[in-house]
Amino acid sequence: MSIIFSRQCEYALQATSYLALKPAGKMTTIKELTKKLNIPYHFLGKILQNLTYKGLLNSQKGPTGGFSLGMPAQEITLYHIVDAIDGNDFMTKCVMGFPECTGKNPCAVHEKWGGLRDGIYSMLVNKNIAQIAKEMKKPEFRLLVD
Amino acid sequence: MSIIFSRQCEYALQATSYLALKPAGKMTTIKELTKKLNIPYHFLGKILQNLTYKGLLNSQKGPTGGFSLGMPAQEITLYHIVDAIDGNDFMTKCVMGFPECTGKNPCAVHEKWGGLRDGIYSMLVNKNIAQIAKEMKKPEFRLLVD
DNA sequence: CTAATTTAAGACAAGTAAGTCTGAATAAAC
DNA sequence: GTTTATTCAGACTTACTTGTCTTAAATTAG
Repeated sequence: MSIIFSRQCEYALQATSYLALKPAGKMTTIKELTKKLNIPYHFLGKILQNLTYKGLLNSQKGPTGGFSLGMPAQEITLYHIVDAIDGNDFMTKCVMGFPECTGKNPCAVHEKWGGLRDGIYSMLVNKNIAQIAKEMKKPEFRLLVD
Repeated sequence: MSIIFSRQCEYALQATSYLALKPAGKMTTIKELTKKLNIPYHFLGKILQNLTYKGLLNSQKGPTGGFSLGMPAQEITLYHIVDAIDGNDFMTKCVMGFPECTGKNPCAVHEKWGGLRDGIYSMLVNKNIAQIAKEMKKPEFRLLVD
């Protein structure tokens, strides 16, 4: 049972963050990503393909090929990734699953959840992967880059 | 793709809330719940069985049988239900899925997510299903109880 | 005791997410 | 042009979640 985001989405967040550690335009192979992040090879391939299709990444085939960020790391927020993979259902649906729950017909935790949900949203929107990468370089969080 | 809680868990929250609308000890059949809440009959049966096994509900077989709350509605919080069905993974796991992310080795959103997660936790713990039922009776949220 | 009604239990089916495998397309290097 | 390394694409498998069906067990009412 995954927590709030799908496994795919978690992998996507991790992989893009890792790419943000590299100089802009530098190509990184699936092999390297898969090894450093412990993500199944072909599964990650599909995820990156998807992100490439959505414009968040660039890809190049052949030797020296791989993936790089499709725009400056400062411009890619966590929300971009989450939205591309999982969509924004969590922003609109009732947390208790009541189909009849809306703003005009709110369930008992509608307001409370609304605040928390907005908090999650702003966390995702206000955090870009350049910041993430910077934090990842700190000795507190060791995810070795070669 | 369900939002934060599993479908089962959403059903459990809805069903227990509905039971809290009834006088304490009053038995309600799966048939009634399934009809009012639009939840698949046998699937709901299994969920209620599980909640009964965990002590949150009472059950009785035979005519006049059904389910009722296993303790006073004021004492059953949303967290009791969520924990019984989905467990508490969302309280402990990294939101980005980093296995190496811990308090000592925090990912870039560890702190921020920690605050939000605690907000969700306190929403769940501070809301009991008597309160939920009370809100559900308001005309704003119409879920007819004959 | 019998009939009717309900939960209990388990096998099964369908749907979705996760992961694997193989071969094609592309591009670099020699 | 051949070789090699890589992404691209699709079929396939596996695992998990959700939903269905059938029968057994329990309990009430007559």
